[in-house]
Amino acid sequence: MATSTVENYVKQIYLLQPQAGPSHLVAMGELAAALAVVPGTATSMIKTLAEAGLVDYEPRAGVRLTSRGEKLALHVLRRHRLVELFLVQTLKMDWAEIHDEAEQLEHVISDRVLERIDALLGHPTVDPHGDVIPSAAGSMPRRRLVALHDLEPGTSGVVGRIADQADAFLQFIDQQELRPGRGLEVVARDTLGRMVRARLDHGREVSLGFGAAAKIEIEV
Amino acid sequence: MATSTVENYVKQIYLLQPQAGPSHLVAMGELAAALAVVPGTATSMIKTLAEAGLVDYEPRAGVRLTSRGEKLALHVLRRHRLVELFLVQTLKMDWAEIHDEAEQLEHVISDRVLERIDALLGHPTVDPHGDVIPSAAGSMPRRRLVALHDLEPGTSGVVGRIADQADAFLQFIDQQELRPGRGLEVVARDTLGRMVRARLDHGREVSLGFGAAAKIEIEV
DNA sequence: TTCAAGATTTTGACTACTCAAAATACAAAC
DNA sequence: GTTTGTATTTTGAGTAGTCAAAATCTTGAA
Ligand SMILES: [Mn+2]
Ligand SMILES: [Mn+2]
Ligand SMILES: [Mn+2]
Ligand SMILES: [Mn+2]
Repeated sequence: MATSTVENYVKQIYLLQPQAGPSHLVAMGELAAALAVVPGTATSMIKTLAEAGLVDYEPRAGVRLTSRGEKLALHVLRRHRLVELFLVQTLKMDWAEIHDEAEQLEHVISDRVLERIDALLGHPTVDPHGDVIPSAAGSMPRRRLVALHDLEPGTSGVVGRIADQADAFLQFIDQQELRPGRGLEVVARDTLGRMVRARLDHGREVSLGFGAAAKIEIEV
Repeated sequence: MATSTVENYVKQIYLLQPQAGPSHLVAMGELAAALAVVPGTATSMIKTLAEAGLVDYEPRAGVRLTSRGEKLALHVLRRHRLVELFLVQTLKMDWAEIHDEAEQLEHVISDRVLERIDALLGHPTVDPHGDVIPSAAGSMPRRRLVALHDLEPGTSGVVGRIADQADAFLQFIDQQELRPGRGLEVVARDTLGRMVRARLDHGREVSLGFGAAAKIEIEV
């Protein structure tokens, strides 16, 4: 069985490899920084993962997941995201505090427990941040989302995903009532002033600079 | 923060030290067997725990928890038992499969999550096996339970705890509808034949040999 | 009192991470 | 075509657990 460390490494490589494009290599420095270890640690650990057939390692170039590695990464991601949703939905936890909890729980949730949680939540497809939950089979449907600052006035849609998941930004989104699922219509867009204004589905209006709006992805 | 290993050791020492009586020492061999490690491993690990102030170690005699060690043990036990109840109650899992799940989960449940689960379950006092759940403050009320085979005919009570928690026995208890909470009245007791007969609160009657009845503890 | 059996501890070795610091490779600038 | 800066790898060392097997108690019989 894969240790927590191994699971964290493959999950992180998966998250760092760009969504589109042909299988691109993840640089060791980038991986080490994301996992908060020194580069030498990442190098030695990656050799172990390559040995185990979870990654392809090209010295001085980077790593890429093998199909076995990607399968494991998606399984960990499924556990992580279902747990996050469970914590918010069932245990009514604050959405800023769930990530760290899920970071630990993702390694000890058995398949039996996982499928129970999935059933309890009604087989959800996205987590509280709007990230897609991989299916038990390991497939992950791609969604068409557009950044809020790219929407023309008059366009309406639903908040689909919050791209910046730092505590402070999540707290801000909560304040502004812009959590995934919220419907909205863009009422103004000022490219020179670099800001957008949107009317939410319960009437309230919010103004955001392009910097913030870029991190809010909309399902049109 | 204590590692899973440390938590398992202190919890196991707690469970092995006899409920009543003055602080008795737990033998290394007994501890090693319960934790499924070789005796030498237990010895070296216990030295580490003694170093950390969690146990008092008397070479060639045994170990005893310090008050800090007991506090940690009770905290782990609270997590274990609340998780077990949660798995049965909320996730509708089979009570024979919950122990191993709880064995892992008990090490990664934060206090925040734990208190949420506690609230969701309505601040329960016993787990699915009838074991008392320590309070958040670390107190554990003692219950007065009598083994079923010691009850005189005519006595009635409620199943309080199943002392033998091996899978097979739990399955049997389930079959016989004798889970904790079930009311019953002893209708016959044969000391020579070494068996008892009880009428359950929904009418059904069951006969048990003293060997099995001894493992079913009743709240009179 | 002596001794053998059983329990316990010690020793030496191994796995899985991890870091600090030195060595090396690469690529871009001069 | 060097030089220099940055990323990466290597080396050496340490922590936490674990086992196999040898050494060492302790104790109850003989
Ligand atoms: Mn994790
Ligand atoms: Mn998420
Ligand atoms: Mn455990
Ligand atoms: Mn239990």
